[in-house]
Amino acid sequence: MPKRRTRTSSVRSKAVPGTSRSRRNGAPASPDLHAVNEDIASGFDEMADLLALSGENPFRIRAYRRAAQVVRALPEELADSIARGFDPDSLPGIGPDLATKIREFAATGHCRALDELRGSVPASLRELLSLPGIGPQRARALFQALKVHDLPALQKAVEAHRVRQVPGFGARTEETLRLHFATQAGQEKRVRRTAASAHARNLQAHLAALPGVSRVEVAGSFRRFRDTVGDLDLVVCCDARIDLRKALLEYPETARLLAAGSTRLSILLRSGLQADIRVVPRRSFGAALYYFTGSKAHNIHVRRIAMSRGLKINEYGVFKGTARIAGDTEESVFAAVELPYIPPELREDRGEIEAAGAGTLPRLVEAGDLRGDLHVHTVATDGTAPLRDMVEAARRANLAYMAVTDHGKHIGAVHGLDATALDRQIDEIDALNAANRGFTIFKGVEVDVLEDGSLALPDAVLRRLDLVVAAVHGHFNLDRRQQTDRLLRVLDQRCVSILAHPTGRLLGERPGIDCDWSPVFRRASARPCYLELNAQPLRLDLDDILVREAAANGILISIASDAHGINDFGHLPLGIMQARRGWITAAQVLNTRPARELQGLLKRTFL
DNA sequence: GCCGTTTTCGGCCCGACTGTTTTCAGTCG
Repeated sequence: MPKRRTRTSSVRSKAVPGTSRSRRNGAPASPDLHAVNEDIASGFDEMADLLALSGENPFRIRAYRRAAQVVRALPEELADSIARGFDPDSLPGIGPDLATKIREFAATGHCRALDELRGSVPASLRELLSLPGIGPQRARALFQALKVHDLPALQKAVEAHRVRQVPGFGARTEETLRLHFATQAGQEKRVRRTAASAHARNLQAHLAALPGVSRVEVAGSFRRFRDTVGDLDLVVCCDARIDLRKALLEYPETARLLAAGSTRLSILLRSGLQADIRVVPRRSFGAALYYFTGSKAHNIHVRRIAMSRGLKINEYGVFKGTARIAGDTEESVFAAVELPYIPPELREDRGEIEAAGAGTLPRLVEAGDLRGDLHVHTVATDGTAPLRDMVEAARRANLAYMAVTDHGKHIGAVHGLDATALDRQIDEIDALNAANRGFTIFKGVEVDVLEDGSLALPDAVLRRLDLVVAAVHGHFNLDRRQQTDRLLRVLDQRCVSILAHPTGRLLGERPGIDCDWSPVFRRASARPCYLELNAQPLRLDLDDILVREAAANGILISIASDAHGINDFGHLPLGIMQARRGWITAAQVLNTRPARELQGLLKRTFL
């Protein structure tokens, strides 16, 4: 990453952060390993919190938060790139001081400044920042007045009605905290986007049906198609006379009204999700939709660009002095700051603003680009429909081919196909292919990766197939080095076409394996072996950041439904959106190829 | 703590809502 100080436009032009990988399962670093990016980012986040709790300069705190974000979004481990001579000072928002701290983190896994901060502020005080209405100032006030320094101590103070005695606090605040401890404490904050989807659409429909409401859109991370969402943001355009507060209280899914102003309302849904509703006039709808789609980092970056051009962006429009020059549509907001339209799913401040400014935004893959699906199960193993029905379902989903990849037999696995059963399936596929013109069924298998990285079926069996999809289904807890070696050994096998759901994560249930992906991606690219973006709502694996890094290594991505039933081809659009979040173009996707071209690409994976 | 085509010092995104106070700080998104 070259250091570029010269400016060609007011778009920031320091080295552009790309994608990142991080310690996926939250395990502490092994003693022999230096800090990975996630450790450095977490360190900076903690420093920001502790500085805030110390009452430090807010802009200094922001610098640490920004540094955490930048480090988290890097395509490569900083420790590695620093070893090769990379200067962290060239990163946006990283100056001499933070660069020194990054070097210290990378080399030793520690940072003296952080250790000192921990000595001056109780680190557990950070827990209080997770509470509603408690920020650094009030957490500090609670600590100074009541010597409360963690959640259990505060809960006791709430129950003893001691909080209301602290200056700046009152009975209402104490009651809010009591309610939180009684109902919310320990609950998982983020939920899968797919789980939030029905709640979002129902609320949207409820609001849209109100007389006087002309438009309702769901914004926020939901609109950006993040795999999980923390809350729902809705932008509403309506008649000034309508009583939204009443309408929300009457909504059957409302558990509690959290806030209700004239333009901003918040409710807690019975599902536990919070929904924030913003009301704007019609002419501001585009500006508001843009503003509340975010992300925060993206918004701040674009507002800074606006500022450098003498403009101001808020949820009501783009302003030059007091004159409103844009805001009825999102496109007009972008145009006002001389940027092309950036799709919501890219708005994370991961280089999209620089790319838009330079005219180099990629043309992202679209649902219509997919021609086939390379990971499909049938009733022969754990699917719910016979092969013939799955083929019909794939055709209805406008696909021209699919690969049957039932599970191969493996010690302990139930209903896996052995060599004989696989033979029978191959015959069935040949017959169907002969009868089905215009649709191709590829013969495949999903074979287990064993603990040592070898495959659960012999080459002699695998060679009879068109493709072999290898997948990790166990031994998720090996350490980073073992897991990395394991995947590298998979790529040494003679017959491996696609590595399926590579991290093995299950959203909200199981973290992905801890693996150093850079060498894995390099070897997959050289071999070649393709990587899957599994579109199952529970998996969405690879994630947006890793898929971007994989594609940047020249690896073709298979966007696959992992269908187990006739309706599961409906998962593919989720995979498409995740791929778009990873900046993936149609050319970077394996299954946008016509069947014949694909055949050639699959042949190359058998060594 | 970072940054600069208005700046190497003096700025740093912006507005709404709540609760506690009595005119606004703190929090939130």
